[in-house]
Amino acid sequence: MAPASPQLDLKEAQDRFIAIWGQMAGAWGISRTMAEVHALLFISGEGLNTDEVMERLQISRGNASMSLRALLDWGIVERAHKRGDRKEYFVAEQDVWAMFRAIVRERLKREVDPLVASLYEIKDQTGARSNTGARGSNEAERIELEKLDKRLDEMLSFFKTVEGMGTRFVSPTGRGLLAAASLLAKLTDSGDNARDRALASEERRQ
Amino acid sequence: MAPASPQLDLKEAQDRFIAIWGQMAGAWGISRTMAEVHALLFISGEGLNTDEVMERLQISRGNASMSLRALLDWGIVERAHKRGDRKEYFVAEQDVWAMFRAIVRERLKREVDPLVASLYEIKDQTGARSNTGARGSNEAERIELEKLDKRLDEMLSFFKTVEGMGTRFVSPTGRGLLAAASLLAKLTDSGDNARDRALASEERRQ
DNA sequence: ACTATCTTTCAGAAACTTCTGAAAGAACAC
DNA sequence: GTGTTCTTTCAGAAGTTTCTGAAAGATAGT
Repeated sequence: MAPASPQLDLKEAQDRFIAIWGQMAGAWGISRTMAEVHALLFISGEGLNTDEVMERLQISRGNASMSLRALLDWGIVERAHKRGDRKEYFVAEQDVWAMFRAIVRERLKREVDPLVASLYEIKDQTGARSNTGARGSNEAERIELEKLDKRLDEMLSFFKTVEGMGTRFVSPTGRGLLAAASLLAKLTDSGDNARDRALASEERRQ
Repeated sequence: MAPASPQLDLKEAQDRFIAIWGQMAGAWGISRTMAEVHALLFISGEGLNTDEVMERLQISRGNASMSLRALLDWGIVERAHKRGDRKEYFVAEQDVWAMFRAIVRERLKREVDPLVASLYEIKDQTGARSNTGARGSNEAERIELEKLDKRLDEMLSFFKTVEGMGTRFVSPTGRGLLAAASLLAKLTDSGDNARDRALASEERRQ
């Protein structure tokens, strides 16, 4: 009578989810605990206060406080209040796509933007143009500098494309990403004129 | 006479690039040194051997060896040999888009695939169906289990879409990503019938 | 203004990751 | 088969990140 795959009760299932979400932390560029706190809020679907989070995940008050704050900064968790209760409650964004948009927005800001800025800076300070400046710029070095400049350009054009895509996906209207995803899926399917059909149906949805 | 933005010579410019690429390491889910080794190989554009890497980045032999191996595993660096030289040389993928495809491919495999598998597993073991099993499944718990099941479904559909997009981008033909990126840029531009023009020009390019 | 309740901060502790360098392991030449 | 050259491995050292818990800081009720 023992079932082939052991049945989990609610708490066990939630714990499993929290654990695997915690393992993904690295992928999102956040700490494990922060991901676990987010997972807990997401999967319970209701607002929890600091003590409930501490209790459920067995973490210290300081850790809970810092993790919750960081999640607020990322914009994927919001504060909430219950009347007649002075505690703060925290609620996770429930729409998975909205959550993903917030993450992309934040990572563009934190990672891609500074990178692009730095690449431009190097390009400026290298200047493959009429570079007959003070330093003994011999022929061999000039050629190498030009190659470097070319590589920087390729890199820049790549990241600017990424940033452009990202910004559109993340746009205030918010309809970009899901539509684009399914459109792309159809567009890149091989053969026939799937493209036309995909386009037409997308047009209609406007 | 001092220039407003100080000019960099080749080595200085490369070092700057290596440093900022190293800072991005976290974003790609690799260690700083590994990113620096990759940056060095990418920016010098030619094959370097272990000793050259050690010397240039001032790292130990063990570290160089391990980092190079990891880069090979990621598929963004290849082995090369020079005739009359027993040393191994390492060359970085020079096409930025190809490099990015390799990274996406690897991260899908390492992060998204296992996540999707785990989510399915939890769903299986929770089974919102005729769940009148051994455990005292009271009404309240059943309702909560159903909510959990719904959230898992949303998450799954999200990641399956991501994986679908990713797999297409990464496809053997390789033409997917750049085309899709520019197409999308046009498609999501506001107003008019940019969509038709984008589509037409993409069609032509086939 | 005092007290009770809740939140944030931060110095040091614990846990984890990355790096080193010496030793073992391959591959090749002779 | 021996010596030479290059590569990989791995135990412990160094460095980095994350966590704790107690103390300081807010906020609100009386």
